[in-house]
Amino acid sequence: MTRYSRQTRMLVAIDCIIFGFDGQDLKLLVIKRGFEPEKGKWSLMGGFVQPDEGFDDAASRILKVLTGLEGVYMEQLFAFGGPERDPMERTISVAFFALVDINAYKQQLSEEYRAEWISLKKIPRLIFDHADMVNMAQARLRYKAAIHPILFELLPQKFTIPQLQILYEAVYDTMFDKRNFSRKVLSTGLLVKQKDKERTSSKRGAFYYKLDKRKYSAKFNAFLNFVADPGNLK
Amino acid sequence: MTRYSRQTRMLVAIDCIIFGFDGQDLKLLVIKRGFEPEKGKWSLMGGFVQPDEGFDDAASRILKVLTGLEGVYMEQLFAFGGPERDPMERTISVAFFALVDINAYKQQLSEEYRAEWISLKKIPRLIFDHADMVNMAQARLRYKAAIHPILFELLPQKFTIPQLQILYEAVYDTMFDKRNFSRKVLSTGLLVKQKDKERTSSKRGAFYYKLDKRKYSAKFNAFLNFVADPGNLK
DNA sequence: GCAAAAGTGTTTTCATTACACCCATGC
DNA sequence: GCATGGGTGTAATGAAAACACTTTTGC
Repeated sequence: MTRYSRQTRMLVAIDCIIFGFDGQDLKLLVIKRGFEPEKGKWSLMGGFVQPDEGFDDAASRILKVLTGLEGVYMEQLFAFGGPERDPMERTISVAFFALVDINAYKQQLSEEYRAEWISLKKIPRLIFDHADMVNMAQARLRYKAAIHPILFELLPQKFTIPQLQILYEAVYDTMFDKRNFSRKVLSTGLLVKQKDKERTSSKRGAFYYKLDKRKYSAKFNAFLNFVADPGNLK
Repeated sequence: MTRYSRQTRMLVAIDCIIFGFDGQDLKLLVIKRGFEPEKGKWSLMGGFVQPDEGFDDAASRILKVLTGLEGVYMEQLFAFGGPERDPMERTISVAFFALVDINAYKQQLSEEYRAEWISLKKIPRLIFDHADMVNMAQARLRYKAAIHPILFELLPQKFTIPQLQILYEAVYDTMFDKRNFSRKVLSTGLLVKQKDKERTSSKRGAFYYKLDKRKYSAKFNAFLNFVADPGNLK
């Protein structure tokens, strides 16, 4: 077979919007870009799609290179293709967003990439259209978490209900009534109470919970209305 | 500036999943592919992204070539990038789905592309991964229409509540109680009752409604819970 | 004993569901 | 006058929201 004639071929990149939660705030993992153009500027972690790779493969590879993590929650966010988005050469980018347990991210912040977790509240200027990507990822996270139980992906295996509530409050930048909140999350049946308690953040201690993995898989795509009134999202 | 060295460039295509509604069933607009490979097989309408075009531009251009329509509801669905998806040459495809008023689609089905509206219930074999695209688009449509008032895009400017109900029933392949259905859609405040009636489908006639465009724009991204229990979607 | 966070219960309000009859018209 | 589809009301149920006090324990 021949090739399609007279058509322009383009570079295809992946960029990863990697979210973490440090117990208080939502964080974004960014790097200092290591090559021109825009070398030394803050950037999302990314790379080019290789000839034998699909997008998911490429995104997983890139995430692993940066964090050492595998099997992390990741989904395709959007394909960005403005003709001028990379001044060097026409490059399209398929953006993925990932949710990682920031605690499992042991590998110290790679010297090679100069990666850092920065708070979503104070994001520095990012190269190209990466700020658009981050904004869209944040909107998608809010949208999706209102309906599906994805925020657990940001927590360690064992977590407390107050921790979970702080996470939801960080994502929606609002406060929830703790009685209604705990009733709601427990009513999903997704949580299994543990015998031990977390004791660093209070004297009394808060019981740990784990996800019921069976139910979690089963309900992952159900409409759970996790957040009753998330406001005007898109 | 130079170019990025040692990276593979790829063809970038757009494919359009175009939905219509004929008053009874959901339809998909497909064409007979006009070039090799797979010439003469059923295919989605598509084309290559040009050097000076963004994805939205390209998708609009392609939709216009096929249907003559502009200003149609269209959103990016997903980027498909499996390394083997086009046997001829590595080609990635950014899929869009569009909702068109099938009645506004006057231009007779283009001879050049041999386009046809086919029922979603009996889709023929499509080339490449186009069936995956259609399935994903249908899932997205159900997902989104459960929460946002997008199905109006499939109807003419003036429509009746029974027509609207048939549309929702087609999308979700289920039946709704007409009293609850009409109360629910009217409670959104999005509909403006007209003075005239549609008289072809019943003797008594059903009042026409139009969208309140102001409120429609304002509420487009709100969570409306248009369909209370859409079941297990993804 | 007191400060700090965890945990729990009740009432009200609102949305959703289930369900049945009358209306207008063409034939 | 009857068949066809259009249009409406009500009662019961379930989910969400508002709201305050008791418990535990380290200091």
